[in-house]
Amino acid sequence: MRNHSVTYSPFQTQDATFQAVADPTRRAVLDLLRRGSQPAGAIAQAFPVSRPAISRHLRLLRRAHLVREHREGRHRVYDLNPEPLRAVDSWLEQYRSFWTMSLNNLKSFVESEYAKETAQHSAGKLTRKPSKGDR
Amino acid sequence: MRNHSVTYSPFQTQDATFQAVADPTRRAVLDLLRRGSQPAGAIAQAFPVSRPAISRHLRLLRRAHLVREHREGRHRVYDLNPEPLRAVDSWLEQYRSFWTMSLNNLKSFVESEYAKETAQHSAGKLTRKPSKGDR
DNA sequence: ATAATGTGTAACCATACAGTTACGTGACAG
DNA sequence: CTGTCACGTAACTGTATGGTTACACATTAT
Repeated sequence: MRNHSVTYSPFQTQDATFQAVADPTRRAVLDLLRRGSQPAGAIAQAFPVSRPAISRHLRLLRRAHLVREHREGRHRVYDLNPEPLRAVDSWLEQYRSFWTMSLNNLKSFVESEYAKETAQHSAGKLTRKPSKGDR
Repeated sequence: MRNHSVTYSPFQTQDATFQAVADPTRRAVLDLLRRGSQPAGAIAQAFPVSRPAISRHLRLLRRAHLVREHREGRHRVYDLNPEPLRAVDSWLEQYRSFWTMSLNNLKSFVESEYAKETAQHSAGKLTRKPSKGDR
């Protein structure tokens, strides 16, 4: 658990990465660090939330190995480590082929599903709008 | 205090997608649907949690527009809609350049940062090793 | 009509999490 | 030594979330 060497086990890491990236503030922190390393205080000033809140976001990002921290005097400088994002990328990789399917294919697919559905209720009993549980 | 410097992109869909995908069970549901549409019951059987739990995951995925549902008799067939994942992909896009930087580039980059740092205080009081403040 | 099937929802519980304020601590300045 | 700065952390709060069981409802089967 306390292992902070280079070998992260891929399973735990993927979960941690997805979870870390799920929060919009943390994504924004990463986006900020993409422009260069910054001390914690400077990062916090960029956000409308309190400094301790950012500190905790940073801790989570640290544990997900998405940022690294080192001390410079009394500053704690954070820099980006995008490596774990590869896990997200590789997961996404499997879906890229789907959305490179042309929109026409997708459209005709949806329409055929719709036709299948409407074909079922010529008596008009099943005439519910499909987006009912959508809210 | 409440300085709002960084442009928060309040892209609703992006947030919803990231959040939906944050949960490993929901990712697994998507992975399952990648092989083809399935009714809710069949999806639930593939997981160790109860059927209502899956039903709620499906609702969340529905609201994130990552799956679509249509009725077939008394079945509710779910099929994958990977479109929203493009938002994740495009966010990730900005980071790809980082990990395609060779390790040598990264190393030299880090070292130049280090040099910049040490240049600031010729007294050399702050020579801390990085990667210590992990957890 | 009645039963069985497939599924979503409600109610409830435990836990996680984001945010806050208050405080502790190491590093520098005087 | 003392104060101040830059942090992290503790304690607390409200809310979201994931899980469970019990139930409602529509669709087929008998």
